[in-house]
Order: sequence, then structure tokens, then C-alpha cells
Amino acid sequence: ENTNPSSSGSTHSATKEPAKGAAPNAPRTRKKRCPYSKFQIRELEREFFFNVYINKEKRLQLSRMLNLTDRQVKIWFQNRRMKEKKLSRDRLQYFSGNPLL
Amino acid sequence: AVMILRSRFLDARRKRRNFNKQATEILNEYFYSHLSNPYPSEEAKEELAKKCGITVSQVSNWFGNKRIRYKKNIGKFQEEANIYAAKTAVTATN
DNA sequence: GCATGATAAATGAC
DNA sequence: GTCATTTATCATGC
Repeated sequence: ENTNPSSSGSTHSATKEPAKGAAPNAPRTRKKRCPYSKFQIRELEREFFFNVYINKEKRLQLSRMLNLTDRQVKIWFQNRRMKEKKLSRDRLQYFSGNPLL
Repeated sequence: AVMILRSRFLDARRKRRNFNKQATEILNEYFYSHLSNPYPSEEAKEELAKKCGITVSQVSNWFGNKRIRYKKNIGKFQEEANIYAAKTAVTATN
């Protein structure tokens, strides 16, 4: 349901996304936030279930399969670990105040 | 039973409820009295959370949203800024 | 219909 | 690597 625009041109040659017109004066434009598709999320979550920490090989493999950059996959796992940590904190707080109704 | 609780917790996360007026007052007071550097420390966040009856994460969310929405349209918050500026001025003179 | 709180990508400090 | 943040997006309140 999401024809991903992040696949523009450079066929995921990985590790570098500011493939601009080689302008030496790069204004360092922040990449716009692009929500991932359901399919991309499913595959990322599937891998996260097996390994909270992903290695380089699987990362490159996933980035090719999902048409994301290597950096995007890396950052997704970082954010996902932070999310898991927050979920744990919230669960703890939620179940601590209640005598298991 | 546990599963019901679990599912209820999971989908209850994103259900939004507005903060009460008093909590919003406290947060705005801090924000506009620290407008030059609206970044409360971890201790300040905990204190604000306690006074407002919300979590520290909610305090962080509130300041994150407030900072960017204020920056994006200062004019829209001008009236609000004046109100709290006057309020802190009064409390300072008392 | 926007205001508002929470979450999802992306950056940067350390 | 973590983690506070910025920014856009989402979902809800009213």
C-alpha cells in the first residue's frame, strides 16, 4: 500500500543516501520523515523478534528486500529498541499499581 | 483474563485524553518563564509530572510538541505568551 | 475543522 | 551502541 519513494534511483548501493547532484555546497537538508509500509514494518518486526541486534549481513539483506538504505534499517532497529524499553517501563508502571483485576 | 488486560493495555496506549486545565497551566507557566531555554532537566520533568499528575514521558511529549508548534507559529501563541508573562510577573512582585 | 497528545522516521550528542 | 531531540504523521477530542 506504499510505493516507496525512498527507492529513488540509486538501487540501494547502501551506506550513502545523499546522492545529490554532487553539489559541493550541500545545505545538509534533513531527510523528510517517510512512514514505512505495512510490508516493510512486518519484515522489520519479524527480524527484530529473532534478533534485537541485527548484524551487517542481515541488515544489507533486509535493506535490499525492503528497498531501504542500510542506514535506515540500522536506525529503525535503534528506534525499535528504544520503543521496547519504553513499553517495558509502561507495562511495569501499569501493572504495579493494580492488584491484577 | 491476563490476555484481556494485556490487549486492553496495548490499544489503550494511543488513546488520547486532554490534560486537565490545572496541568496545562503548570506546563505553560514553566514553558513561558523559560522561553529562552525551554528544556527542563530530568529532575524538573519529574517535579512537573508530579504536580500535573502525569508521567515524565507525557511531560517530555508536551514540551516537544510545544517547542516545535511555538516555533512554527509564534504569532499564534503571542496572546498566550503575554498572559503567562503577566502571570509570572505578578507572582514575582508578590 | 483544527487543537492536542502520542507515535514514527531521522538527526546529533556522547 | 544509548538517548534526548526534531519533525511529520497519526488518532482522538470537541
